[in-house]
Amino acid sequence: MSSVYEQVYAIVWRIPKGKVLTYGLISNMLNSRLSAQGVGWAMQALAKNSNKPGKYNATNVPWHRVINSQGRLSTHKNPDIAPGLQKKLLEAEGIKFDAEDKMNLPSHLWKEGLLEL
DNA sequence: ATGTTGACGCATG
DNA sequence: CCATGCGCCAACA
Repeated sequence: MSSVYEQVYAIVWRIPKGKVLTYGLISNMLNSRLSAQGVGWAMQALAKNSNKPGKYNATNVPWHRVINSQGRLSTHKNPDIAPGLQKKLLEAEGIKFDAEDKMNLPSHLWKEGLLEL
């Protein structure tokens, strides 16, 4: 574990099923070594690595459990990810969305993880 | 090296 | 609710 990206993946890796974290929170957990936007970039890089061999890729890291601070999804800007995929994956874990693709953040936030780190 | 862009966040209007 | 502006930092041309 050397690069900040790997630290991001290591955190995302630990998010339990049905729980989520936000970009800004992860950024804070890294002690400002990477901005919230940087976390977003790490996720984007993850999607690209899904084909390449490597320790972390879209297959073994639950990237869909990372959302923005408003409880909304933001993957629609990334062409590498099918529209609605993230929402679908999260709903499969029991997370509900309203008509605006928004979820109740506090009730699904991975608080235990925040305490540990 | 430099300017632009963006899976972001927060404050303001 | 939407639009800007500023801070942030990695990727890209």
